[in-house]
Amino acid sequence: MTTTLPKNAPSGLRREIRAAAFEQVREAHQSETAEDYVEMIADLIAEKGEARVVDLASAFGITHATVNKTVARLNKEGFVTNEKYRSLFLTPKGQKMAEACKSRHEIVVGFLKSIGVSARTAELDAEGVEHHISPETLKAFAAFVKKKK
Amino acid sequence: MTTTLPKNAPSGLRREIRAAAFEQVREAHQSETAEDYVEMIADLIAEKGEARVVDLASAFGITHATVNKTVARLNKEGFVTNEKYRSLFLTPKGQKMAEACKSRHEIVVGFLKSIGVSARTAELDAEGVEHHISPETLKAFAAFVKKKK
DNA sequence: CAAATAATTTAGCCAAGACTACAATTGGTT
DNA sequence: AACCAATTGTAGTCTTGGCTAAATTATTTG
Repeated sequence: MTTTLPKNAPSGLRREIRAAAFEQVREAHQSETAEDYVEMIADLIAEKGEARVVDLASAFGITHATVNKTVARLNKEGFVTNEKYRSLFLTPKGQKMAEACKSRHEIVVGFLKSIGVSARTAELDAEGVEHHISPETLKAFAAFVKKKK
Repeated sequence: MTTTLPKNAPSGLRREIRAAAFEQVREAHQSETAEDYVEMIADLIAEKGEARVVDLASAFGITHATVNKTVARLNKEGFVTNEKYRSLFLTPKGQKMAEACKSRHEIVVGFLKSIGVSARTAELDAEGVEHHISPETLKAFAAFVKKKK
């Protein structure tokens, strides 16, 4: 009974596209943590002069143990350098990623505000949304904001 | 050196908002799987008359073993009913969730298309984005599309 | 109807990301 | 210099969501 009832082809096609979509979502989830960390580390360095484990933990609302584990992974992946008991730094690779994330984040926030979303909600939603936006959509966001002003 | 250099207050505030944002993202991730599954099950039932483990696996692009494990959890959480070796059904609770997801999904896709994103990319991105959109932003999306036509 | 094929279930593995509890180090104060 | 508080690190646990491999059940077909 698996191959019967082909009925409406368009829906079948839509489901094919979706299979790709779910893969895209899983990929995004993998880079998400790295992106959030490097962006936050860059922010902290810019604002307070250094990024410490404790600051990251409080910024993300998680424990320092979790931060520590994740930082170890990011170090292994070449985004972050860390000496024991010292504050954290980004590698050039990490810095580049942080800049791209920051710019994307700002575009998303600006776009949401431009369609009437409150500043606070724009910030809240952008944090989740930004990781799932393709270059094409990002371009459309930027173009919309630009055209509007 | 943690409490020195308060320099720019706005950024500090922005970071406070973000702590809430990350919590929101983590919450969204928890419901994400359930939402994807009930929506897909509803779709399959609507289109093919039944939803089988194999269909879900191929639709999501994962193995049937993973589907099975997840379905067991969704059953425990009251979204799905499943008898051994038989196809899957949604509980009323699951159906309600599926409808809400479907409607939200359509709003997001429609919105993306309305700002010039291609149909395919709109579908691809919506799958990731839809789980991270607050009611306020969803409302803004819907209002925008409505106003435009 | 018996055998082959397909679908489902189960078991066991892994990594990520959360936690608690405890150990070690640093840095500032007395 | 020594102590104490804060910070950082480590160990071990849990859940989720992937996987492979093997066992079981259903279905189709010769």
